[in-house]
Amino acid sequence: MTGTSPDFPARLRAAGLRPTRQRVALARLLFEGGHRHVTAEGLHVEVKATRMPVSLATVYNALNQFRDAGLLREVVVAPGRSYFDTNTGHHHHFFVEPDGELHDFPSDKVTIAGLPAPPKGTRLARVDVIVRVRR
Amino acid sequence: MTGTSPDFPARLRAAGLRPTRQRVALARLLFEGGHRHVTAEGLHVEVKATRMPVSLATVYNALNQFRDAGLLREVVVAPGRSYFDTNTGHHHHFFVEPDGELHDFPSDKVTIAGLPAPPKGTRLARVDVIVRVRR
DNA sequence: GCAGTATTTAGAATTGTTCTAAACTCCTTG
DNA sequence: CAAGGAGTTTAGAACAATTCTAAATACTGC
Ligand SMILES: [Mn+2]
Ligand SMILES: [Mn+2]
Ligand SMILES: [Zn+2]
Ligand SMILES: [Zn+2]
Repeated sequence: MTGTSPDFPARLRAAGLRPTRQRVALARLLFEGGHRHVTAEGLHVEVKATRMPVSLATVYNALNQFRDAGLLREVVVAPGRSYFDTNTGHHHHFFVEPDGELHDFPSDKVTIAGLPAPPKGTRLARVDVIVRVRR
Repeated sequence: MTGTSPDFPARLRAAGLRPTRQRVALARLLFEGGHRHVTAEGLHVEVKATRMPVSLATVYNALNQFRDAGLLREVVVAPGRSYFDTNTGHHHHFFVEPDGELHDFPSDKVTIAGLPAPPKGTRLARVDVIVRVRR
């Protein structure tokens, strides 16, 4: 068994978001099944293929809200292209150029030693490691 | 003495680029003085303040050509914002949100251990470490 | 200097994303 | 189980960053 089927309306409510039909449809695409890296455009294409199509503006709204609520994380790898990542745990990325594919790798085995202290008046928010590889 | 004054036309020729007035003006702004992180818009504002103003299209062309020639490196930190970095040596970045400032730090002291092997059919191009900090 | 190619330019076009304001829907309350 | 109101969705306009177009101009080798 993969466990209890996820109750998306409840998960959205828990995140402080009304479980509208559009948001539930998007949450289903994003969160049932394994982790994903999606672009707004890509998710819009997917949801349009559904019985419940959603406008592009709503896809952007939802992705930004999900990110702000901590349900997604945003990964910036290339100019003019934002990926939204359903894996919000600690991990890093391979970025395959020029295809633009993103692959996760766990951060448990990765050690980063010798980082300097944050500049005065700032505190650490996150360390992003992007390993760029080519075909 | 800081050494011989840099001969920008020669450096551009060495990079396979004709030393046009525009490219020389931009190279001067970029490469005399210490390392810099510039945006296209920012560099355009700077060069407009010069006796030799340059169109925005040419600024973009030159930045892309300089990058392709290895004179600059491009750093992507936030969606919709590309920085061009005159420091092409190994180093990493602090990114101060929400200001958008980029600061270098040397990679000599930083050790990254335990990186997994690149996905099949790819080889490593570069490892970017971006330390995100907040005020 | 001339020819010929590379470069520059203004402005249009493209791309990714956000905004606007009107229509709609979820949810609480009576 | 109706309102009624706040929150949400939507089409389309607007915006911001970047690239493209095609005509004018500037390097370079001869
Ligand atoms: Mn955003
Ligand atoms: Mn580019
Ligand atoms: Zn990821
Ligand atoms: Zn740098």
